[in-house]
Amino acid sequence: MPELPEMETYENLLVRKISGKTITDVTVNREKSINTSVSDFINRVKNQEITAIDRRAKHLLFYLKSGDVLLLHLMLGGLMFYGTEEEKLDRTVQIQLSFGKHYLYFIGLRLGYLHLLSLGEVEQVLTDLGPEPLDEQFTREVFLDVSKNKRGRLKTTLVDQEFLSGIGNRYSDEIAWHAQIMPARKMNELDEQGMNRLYDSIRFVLQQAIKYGGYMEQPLYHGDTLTGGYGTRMYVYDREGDPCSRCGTLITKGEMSSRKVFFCGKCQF
DNA sequence: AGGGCAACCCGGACGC
DNA sequence: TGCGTCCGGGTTGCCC
Repeated sequence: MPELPEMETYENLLVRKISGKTITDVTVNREKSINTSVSDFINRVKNQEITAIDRRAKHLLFYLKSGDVLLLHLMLGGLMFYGTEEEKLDRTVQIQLSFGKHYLYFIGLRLGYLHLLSLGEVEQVLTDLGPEPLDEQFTREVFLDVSKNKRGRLKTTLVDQEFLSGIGNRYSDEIAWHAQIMPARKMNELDEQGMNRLYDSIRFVLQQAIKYGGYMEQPLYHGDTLTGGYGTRMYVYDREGDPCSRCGTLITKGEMSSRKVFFCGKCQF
């Protein structure tokens, strides 16, 4: 569920907490969440310093001093919490990393994972991802170019990680609403103005979401007031029956490619 | 190429 | 309280 802005928020907050710190202990309660044996995982992660943290699409990368990388994907329902044992949430923890008396808890990892990889392996795994929508190299010209041969629906295209990386079910709807385009519209039916609005909306919605800390409900740590601030600022997602804040028409819920889709039937075309 | 769909996975919400 | 049931949803792979 976490998308680009949620992972970006996590990254920015975690850098201040654990960057440069040493992982003093490791607990793996769910072996399926990792890609090696528990003993091997612990051997290679324990006592390693986290030298840097980076984000790519919906992934978070924890660089270890050894050269290994912990590659995190929260998939559906995954979340993190950082705090002491007393502050720990009443949730099942799949993996925890210790930093002295503080812990980084990985919660809700069902299909989500924390894989231990070499730099080369990480590159391999991430190789098919499309451009980062907020990268300065992702210019309007680049967007128009990669969209040129797209004949699919807008929503389907936006969530395609090979087209653009980091956008998921929620932000695709928010972007379509902001650009005033129907999620089911075919990309190649959009005129120049529509394409320009779409490019602007992709950047604007994601930037706003990052500014307000994304939509994760659970703060990352005790006293974290940033995380989740965008949750109340979403215009259409999970707002079926609410009035559209642009035209007052009630928001419609539908289904597309077996995923939920929300839109305003009047001011999106 | 795009659309549809099954499989993956299991905690937590919900119903009785 | 407790047990059973079902949902969610990003990603991959396969088929049409």
